[in-house]
Amino acid sequence: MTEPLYKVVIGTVIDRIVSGDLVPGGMLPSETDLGAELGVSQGTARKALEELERRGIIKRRQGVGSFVSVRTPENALFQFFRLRNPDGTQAVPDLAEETVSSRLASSVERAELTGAPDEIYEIVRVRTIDGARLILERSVVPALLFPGLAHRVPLPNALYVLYQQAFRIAIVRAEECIKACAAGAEAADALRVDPARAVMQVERKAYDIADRCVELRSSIYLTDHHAYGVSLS
Amino acid sequence: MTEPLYKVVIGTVIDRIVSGDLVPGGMLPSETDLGAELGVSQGTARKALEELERRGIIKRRQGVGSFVSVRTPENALFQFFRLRNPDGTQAVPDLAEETVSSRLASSVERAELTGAPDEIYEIVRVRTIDGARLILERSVVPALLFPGLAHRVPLPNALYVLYQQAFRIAIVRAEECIKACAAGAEAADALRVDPARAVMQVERKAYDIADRCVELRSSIYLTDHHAYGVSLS
DNA sequence: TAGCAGAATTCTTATACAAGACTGATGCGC
DNA sequence: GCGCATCAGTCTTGTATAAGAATTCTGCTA
Repeated sequence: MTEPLYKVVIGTVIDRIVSGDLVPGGMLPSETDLGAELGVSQGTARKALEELERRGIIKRRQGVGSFVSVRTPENALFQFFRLRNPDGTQAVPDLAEETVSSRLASSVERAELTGAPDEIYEIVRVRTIDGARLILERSVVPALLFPGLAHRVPLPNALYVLYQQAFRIAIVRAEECIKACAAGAEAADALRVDPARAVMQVERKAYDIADRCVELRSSIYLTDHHAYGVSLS
Repeated sequence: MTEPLYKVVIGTVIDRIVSGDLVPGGMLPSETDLGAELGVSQGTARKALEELERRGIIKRRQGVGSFVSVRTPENALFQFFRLRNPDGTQAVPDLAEETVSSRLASSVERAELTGAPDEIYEIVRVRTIDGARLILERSVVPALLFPGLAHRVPLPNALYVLYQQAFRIAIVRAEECIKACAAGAEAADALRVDPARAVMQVERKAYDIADRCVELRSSIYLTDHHAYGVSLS
């Protein structure tokens, strides 16, 4: 009935990361030290660290140590940005336009976001790939969790780096729902295409290390020369 | 430099599954027996079995045993079929039309499929969801690996069950590339929609337990009332 | 500057015990 | 005798621990 020790260790490490005790990029105690500290064996501490690495929360290197995963501008874009060039390589998006505003949350947004926030920030951006306007992206986050976000414009290319560094919120997983539809007036205007053009619409819910849904993102992609890549298993 | 023992065990178990020595649904030797058989400890056999379970190749149940994963009509559809209903539940497709033919492989097909096959089977199917024609699906497999496939029409709803049971080929993972585009003449005709209608195009490469690319599949989805679901981490 | 010894880390392997699940015998009531 | 519940036994995987090997980096030394 009692929770296994290694799961307790996992929870402890996560708590330390959430509290800021362990910072992204920082080194964790060694297996031996962590075990001694929490009163478990090295093997048990090891099992917890392995699980944390599988979840992408930490990164381990033999002979070196274990480190809290850090969202760099590079991996932040590439971990959750799945657009591929025709040759299969990662597409690299740039930022063309950006507007940040605050408003009251819609009922859907209140229901989806953890904490049922009243006020939210809305970030609308147009992204380019090789100079072409291909992506319209609207992100919604609770104002309470991201105080003063609007004063930080222009925001960096990779939002999740900002979330982690400025607001201590580490995005570790996301769920996406993809549809194909006509661009519509707004996207057509932003991306300079015909409103009837077929585009890909991606609705994302992003979850932080404590498994709270902290961002909703709705994106429109032009996929004439790019494709969204998925691995199934 | 030498390969770790537990990886040797993993390879041995995979070989036994590929060779048919271990059949889907069949029980593996216990950790103790497997270890004794291969001259390693129970803990090492255990580590191998844990990794195999993470890959989805086997399924373990405490107090019962370890079993080779079996592709049932249910899980075969649901593991690789990602279309969701508006409420987030799994969409359930049915089969409306089917044609199976054999022909020479195109240069692209030769290049992508393992073994560079000359002759291939092409399976074209129209699927329905709740009676509506929503999916056009074209699968291509090497004729050598699937002898006599054309004589088995009508094929079952879940092709991967047939692959495993009739041809001993277990699909364990797949890569998909998704685009949005206009339906075009062929899909428009098959799905009874306007050729200019926005549809989702999914190109899949399916790999078997030995990591051979054994199927190419190109699907067209109508996503007015359904969405393709993805988990990112 | 190249090379080597050493220390720190994770990785591999091994062992012991706990917990869950099925089987079959046993015993009781009818 | 028959049916059913119970319980012990045994097989399985799950958890916890420990010792030694492999890897990586550092700093000293020639």
